[in-house]
Amino acid sequence: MCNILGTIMENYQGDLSDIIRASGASYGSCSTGTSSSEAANPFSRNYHLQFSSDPTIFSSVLEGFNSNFGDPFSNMRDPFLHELDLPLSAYFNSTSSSAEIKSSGALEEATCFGGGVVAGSSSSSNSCVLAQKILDEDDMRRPCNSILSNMIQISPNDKLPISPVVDSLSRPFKPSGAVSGHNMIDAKTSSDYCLVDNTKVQISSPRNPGLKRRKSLAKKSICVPAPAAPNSRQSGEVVPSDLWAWRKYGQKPIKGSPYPRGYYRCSSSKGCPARKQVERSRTDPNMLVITYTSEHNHPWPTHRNALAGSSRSQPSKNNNIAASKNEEEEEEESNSDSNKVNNNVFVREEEKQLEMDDVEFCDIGVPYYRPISKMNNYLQLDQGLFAEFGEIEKDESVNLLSPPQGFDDQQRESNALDSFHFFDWRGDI
DNA sequence: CGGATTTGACCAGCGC
DNA sequence: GCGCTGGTCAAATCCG
Repeated sequence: MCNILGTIMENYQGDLSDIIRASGASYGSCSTGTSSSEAANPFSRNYHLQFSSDPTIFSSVLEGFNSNFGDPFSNMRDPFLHELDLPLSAYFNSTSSSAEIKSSGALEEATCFGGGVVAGSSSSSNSCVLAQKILDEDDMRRPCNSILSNMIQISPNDKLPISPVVDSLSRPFKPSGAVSGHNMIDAKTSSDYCLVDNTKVQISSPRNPGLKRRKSLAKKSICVPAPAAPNSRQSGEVVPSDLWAWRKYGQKPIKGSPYPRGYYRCSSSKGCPARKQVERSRTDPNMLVITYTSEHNHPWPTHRNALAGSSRSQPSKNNNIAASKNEEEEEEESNSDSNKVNNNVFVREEEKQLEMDDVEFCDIGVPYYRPISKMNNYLQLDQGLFAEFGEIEKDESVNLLSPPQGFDDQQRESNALDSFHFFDWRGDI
């Protein structure tokens, strides 16, 4: 597993941020089929990145895959690599979907990509990573050596492992090494399927392709497990925490969805154009779709609550994830079995126009979320993987963690050193 | 009291 | 042009 990432990162030459698209699938492995369509579109790649852990944490983590939109990872040297030095056993999976192909500009609808699954995990971890990536035209011009694509290339097997996350609930997920996405899905069914616990799940195709509103702002969206309902006053969603402070400025019912969409703007800095929208997936209420619009025009706050921007949408008192540290520690001490924790987050970026219908990317309909609030869960993860990350990160060619605009070296370093802040481990999210 | 949330009103883009 | 819908504004309200 470690080697997988190493290879991936090593060869990665593109900017992951420009294509990572979040996608959601729920629990477990969503693998996708590639097969014939991939052959037709050799440059197409679709990845799911899924972290199994606290959604509030991983939303941030996953956002980090975006170099813009103020995502933590993008703004710093890899916190996982240097700061956390976290071991992570991950489950990498590729998935296919055509839903966002159009906006990528490189693919045609219904093409499929993805191609593999790399699964790995220590017995103690349930971390699960699924990354979805759709290469854009630039990618096609680049050596197609993205991190994730390489991951995917590593696996030669044809079998989809049992959904690691789900399965891990009952037993440790043993790394199967690598599993190819090929043939995971019946090629005849075309591309848009995922396997979830051996259940084939169709991934939706794009809808409402003509829908365009306002100007074509770049958007990125992620799917995260929806945290438990919060306090009484709050009618909106419990938005998984990320590094930034968000202030809700509106909420609207969305046609076709029983769930309202919340509108948030960055409150970390005045004049910051960053926005995000949060809504539940229409087909999987357990998933939240968070769409980021515009970029932050400032570095992330060194101290998350400096501007008191932490919204009430993530009240620590109600956030089971942000439970008191002591409580967590105690629990951790008493039970170090991280297998009980499983959370998945899916990331999707849309470079141009996000069609919210694409939310269905997230829909796999398998229970996936268990509250976890343990930093230690990371620490218990496979060390090898992160060790690899560490090595990878040194590679200047890797753009994944490139700092955002306006970041100087000092700032970057500072954030790196402070990278843990966005996890808000103390629970004051 | 400062800041966040709620919520109805208003505005703008799009399709018919 | 009109209606629909999504996005934003801002006053009222709530909360720490």
